[in-house]
Order: sequence, then C-alpha cells, then structure tokens
Amino acid sequence: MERGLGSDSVPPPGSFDKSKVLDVRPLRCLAPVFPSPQAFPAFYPPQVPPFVYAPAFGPYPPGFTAFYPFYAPPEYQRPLDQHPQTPSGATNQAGPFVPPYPVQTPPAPMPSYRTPPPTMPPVFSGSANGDTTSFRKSSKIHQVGVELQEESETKGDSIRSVTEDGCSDNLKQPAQRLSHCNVHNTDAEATSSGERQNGKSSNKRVKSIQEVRLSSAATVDSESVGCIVMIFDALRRRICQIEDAKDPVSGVTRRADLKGGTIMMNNGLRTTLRKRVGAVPGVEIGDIFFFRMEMCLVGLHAPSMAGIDYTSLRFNEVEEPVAVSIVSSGAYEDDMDDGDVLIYSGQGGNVNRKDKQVVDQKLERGNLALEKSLRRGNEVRVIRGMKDVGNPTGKVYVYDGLYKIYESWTEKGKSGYNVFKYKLVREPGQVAGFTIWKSIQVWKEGITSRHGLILPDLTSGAENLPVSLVNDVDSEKGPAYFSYSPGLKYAKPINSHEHSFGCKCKGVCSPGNRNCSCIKKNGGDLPYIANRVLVSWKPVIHECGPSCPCQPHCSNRASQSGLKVRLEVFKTKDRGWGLRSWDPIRAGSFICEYAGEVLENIKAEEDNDEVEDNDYTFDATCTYQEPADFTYIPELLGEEKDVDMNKEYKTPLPVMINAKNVGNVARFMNHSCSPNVFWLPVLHEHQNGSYLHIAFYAIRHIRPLTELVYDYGMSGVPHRRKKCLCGYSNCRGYFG
DNA sequence: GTCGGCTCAACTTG
DNA sequence: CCAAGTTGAGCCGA
Repeated sequence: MERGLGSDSVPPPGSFDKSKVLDVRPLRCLAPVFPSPQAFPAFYPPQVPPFVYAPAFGPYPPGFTAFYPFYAPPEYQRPLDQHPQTPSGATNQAGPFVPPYPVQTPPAPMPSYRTPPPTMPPVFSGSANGDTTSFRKSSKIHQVGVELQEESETKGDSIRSVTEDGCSDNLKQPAQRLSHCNVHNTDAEATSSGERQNGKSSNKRVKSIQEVRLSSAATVDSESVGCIVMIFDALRRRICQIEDAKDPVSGVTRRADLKGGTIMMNNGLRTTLRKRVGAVPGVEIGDIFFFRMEMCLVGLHAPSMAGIDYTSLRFNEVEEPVAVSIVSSGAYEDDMDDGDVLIYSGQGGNVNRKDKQVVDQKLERGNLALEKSLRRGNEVRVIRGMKDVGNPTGKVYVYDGLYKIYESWTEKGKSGYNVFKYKLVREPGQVAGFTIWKSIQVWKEGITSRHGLILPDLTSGAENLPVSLVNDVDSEKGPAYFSYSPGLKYAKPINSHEHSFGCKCKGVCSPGNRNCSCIKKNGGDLPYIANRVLVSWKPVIHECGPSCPCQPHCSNRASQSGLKVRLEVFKTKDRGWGLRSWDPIRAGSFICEYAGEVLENIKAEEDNDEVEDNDYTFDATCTYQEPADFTYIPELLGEEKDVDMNKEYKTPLPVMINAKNVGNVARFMNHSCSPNVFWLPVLHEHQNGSYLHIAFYAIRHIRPLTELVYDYGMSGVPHRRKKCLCGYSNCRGYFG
C-alpha cells in the first residue's frame, strides 16, 4: 500500500500531503452497474412532459371573454377575488431536505393539456387542485405545445423551418453533424400552407386565434435543447480561447457569449423562434444556463438583456401584450422573494443609472405586458438568476417553472420613484426547481442540516473543499475503508521515448505566447480559458509540470489546483455509492483527477484479476474516444478540422491506477453509457519524462445534485466486463 | 397590409 | 465603474 507514495508527481505549490485516514466502517462497495433513466441523465429529468400548457382560470375583466389559448370553460375559472396563498400543497417547499432530482416520484397532476394521439380529441388531464376529473373534454381546448406564431416566421428573410407538425427541417451545413438535434434552418422554405390561410400573413407580432398553430409532436426535446446549449458553449469557449491569445491584457471587452450567440443565430442553430406561453419543449424545470444567450437560443427567454419577455396576442379584435417569461436577477433594488412567491419589479426608470431608479417607471413594454398577464391569468415562466459560485464574476440562471401573477401595485422605491411591483406565485404540482438551490444554501451554512449526513468531510481536510458523505436511502454507513489522497502518487516520472521539457514562462503562461513550449505541445493554443475550463477535446493535454517555472495559478495547470466545486459522495438507490456536486458545473470545467496508486508493472497487473476486479482500478491502457458535441463545430468559425469522431485513442503512456486503498472522490464516479463527464490523459511536463494524470471534465452544464458519471470504456477483456443496466438507447450493454 | 430600415431599451458581460 | 455589444420591440415611410 505504501508503494508509490513516496513523492507526489506534482507538488501543488503551497499544498501539503494531507492524506489522512477515512474512518468509516469497511463496507464493500457495490459493483458499478448503473442504470440511468434516459439520454440526459439528470440534466433533464423525465418527470415533466415536454409540452405542458395550463389554461388560464381568469379572472377576466368586463368586456373580455376567455381567449384562446387561455381558454377554460367559465365554470372552471377562478373567481376574481380569489387570490390564492402560496400553494401549500406544492411539492417543492423549502425545508431541511428536498429530494434531489431526479425526483423518483411523479409530480402531482398539473393543470395541463397533454399531447393527445393525432386523431383523438384533446383531453384535459388535470386541474389546479389535482382533480383529474374536474375538466371535461372540450373541442375548444387544444393540446399542449400551442405555439404562438411570430412575425419573423412570416418574414421573407427569416428563419423558418417548422412544419405543420412542429418538425424542423433539414439542417444547414454546419449543423449537419447534429443529426440528432432539431434546429432551425435559415435556408428552409416557407412554412406549410396551413400557416398562411387565404394568403394572408399574420399581422406583425399580433397573433390571431386562427394563427395559433397546433403542434402534434414534441419534436424539440430535451436532447435538442441540451445539444444547442452544448454547441453554443463550445463555440463560446473557442472564441474565448482565440481572443485570449490575441491580446490577453488589453481591456477590450470580448463578449464571446454575444459573438457565439450571433453565430448560432445566423446559422439557425436554435431550437425555436416562437414565443410561447407556458412550458417550452425540451426545457425542464431546474435546467441551468450560464448566459442569457443560451436561454434565447432555446426559446426560454428571448431578450438578450431585458428581464421581461412578452408577446402580443389578438382576440376579439383586441391586441394585447402578455408576458411569457421573466428573469429575476435581483438586480433591481426592491426585489425580494421567498420560496414560491416572487415579488418582481417592473422594468425601466433607471435610465443610464445602474440599479438606481431615477424616474418613475411607466406602464409600457414589459410592465404593461405583466399587467395584462395579471388580467389574463396566463402562466409566466420564471428564471432565477444568481451568482455562480464557481465563477464569482458570472451568473447562473435556473428555470424555476411556471408562475402566475396575482397582484400588482406601484410603490415608491428606495430612491423615491415609482416602481411597479408584481406578485407571482408558483403554480403547484411542479417538480422542485429553485428550492433545491435554497436547500443547498442551507446545507452550506450548517452541514448538519443535510439529511442523511454521515460525514461532513470524508477527505479529513485533504481537499480545499469538504466532501460530505451522505446516505439517505438506507442504513449503510459508508463505503469500504480507504485512505484519502487528493492526488496521484508517482514514485518517479515515467520515461517516454521522447524527451520532455517544460516551458520557461515567468509568472504564468500567457495564452498568446508562441514561444511557450507547453502551449506548443498543445497545438499552439492554451487548452484552458478562465476558471479552468477546457476549450475542446484533445487526445492528450500537456500541462505545465514540476520543471516549469510558472506559478501554480498558471492557466495551464488547471488540473493541479484541487477541487473547486462542493462535492458529495452519496448512496444511490441501486448503484452503490456515487458522486455529485452541490454546485452547478459549467461544460468543460475540470472536476477532479483520478487519484490512487500507479501500478508500475502493468503486465503483471493485467494478469492479476484481483487488482482489476476491485472496481477501483482505472485502466488507462484501454482506448478512448471523443465525446459527442463537446468540441466546437469548426465550420462555424471558418476553421477546418478533420473530424473523426470514431477514432480511438490510446494514452501516451500506459498507466493503471489502483484506488482501492488510496484514492480520492473520483473512485466513486459511476459508469454511464450516456455520461456527463469525460476523462483525458494529462501530461505534466518534466525534464526526465512525464507524469501522466487522468483528469475529469464536464461534458455539459451539470445541475446541482446530478450524479457525475463517465464512460468506463471497454478493456477488451471479455470476462472482466460488467453488465450495464443504464437503459439508454445507445447503451452498449456492458462496460469495463 | 407588408416590408425594410432605423432607433432605442434592456434584471449583460468582463 | 463603464462601455461594448446584441436582440427584438416599436415606429415610420415606401
């Protein structure tokens, strides 16, 4: 056990070997067979139907009748004066513990229209109080996914490819790689004839009842949405990388998010163009976004800056704006919210003054739309914005589901000017969204509030952040005994056939430095951008090593600075122990490395079944592949690249790492055929050779409390394979 | 009525 | 703290 523990390959400057004993009962870990429910394991839990549209229950002001698509028979309309309290029966109340998603139990029935079979009349499947029988079938009630036609779809130069059944058409060239995604195509022909009855185009942004289109199939699903977000972020990372290299010190703002967003839009890489009232197909409650542009691309919230998204509707010859979504960023001075109730401030009034009211707000634009939505009773999507823990300068946005507006008023803000206020209440019966974040915040403030907590920090301080050990499913008190070590233990560097030399950079390796040998080895680009985010996939990463004079905070040492997200080892329902994060994780983020003891005599170990079968051996001698959609599409930037997604790679140095006795959090990561994490070999440069490490990165944005899983790959040794029960359509059936 | 062009607001970002 | 920068709404005139 002591073998190889003598010297750490990379003495992380300023750190010391704090590896200490984890004192928990020695219980055998389960074999890692990990069924996963669907293609996007926990990023998109399956509980919420992709199309949900709940009707308005009024109130309707005099002179107005219920209007489509907010129609509900009068007997089901809520009386005007009946303002509900915060729904007490909601499943997402804040408390000491909120079940992490994916939530296993289906939510209470929502007042929703569910997609009926094509030839069947639509069925109203639920009601606000969960009574599934209280609504009768009505030919006037249409199915879910009702889409409100937008002006751009009738404009000649606009993107349109949605056919009558809601399907997207062919993909434009750069998007062809995304064969599994539904995106919009700028080159597509005009919409189907049904959209232009009598040769009339719709009025600008004003939707008549006739123009409301039915969508019979949920063709934009969570996979498409996830795909678009991944493509966007990969593009954004690449633009960051390019801009970093151009002029890393100039104060020029770069806004790679906007540049990437523009390219996405110009190439039709978005899931929808339409504004919708209610849920957006493919976007699930709890989904996270790191840029406003991401929400724009998936149709969740169109404005790139404004907090209120709205659209015009026409009925009974009256045109009215209604709000469809809001972003609550807490930026307005008077905002405050509590659980399922949100007090939202109107927009405007802060002309040229950030966060300060300087004039009265006016009842126009978004404010007017919110006012109308109050009268109409339509649902408004709410997105909660907050600081991103992993990136203090950035923000993270969480889609918190559907709310309704119950009150509005004006009041004098702290600056003495009138501000519109809107009281929004979360619709009951939706899966937990923002409340999970609140729970996590409570846990961070007092770890003992975490239900099922066994150990506050199983690393005993060996990591810069604690890693808690939690079991809230059964009585098992912990995984088998092991010693916690944050890093890989090498006795000496492994010699490769080629000599390796570190760089000579002082301070940090500058992205634009063409003379940095470490950057050269990476193909001319620093592989990371800010916050230790990997830009694109590579067969191997060359990081600065012990012989490089650059500082520990050099960007090219991303995998050497320990944990940056708050992790938790937890007992899964049926897959032994697993790993997940309390914090959201951006795509490309370095998560952790695979620590353990390096097995020096690979040949001997390969014949040693005991070593390989202990479930804790990382076999870096097997082949690995590029994960789909992680790397940007080069054509979008006019770059050429030979993309051979199926090519199999081997690590430059054959290494096996045994983490049975000594290891870190990575030993708890389970297998999935549809992973959210991938690994890469990382070489730390040294004069006499290299140290090879295995580093894990996020494939896509990962919501809090989502299990982190990677593809164990195939060892090529049939008798050592284990059956995989993940259940994905692309499941290989076994792994290991 | 439709379209194109222009201006402007906006709970962004770094 | 501030300015670069984008989308989409709104308006106007052809």
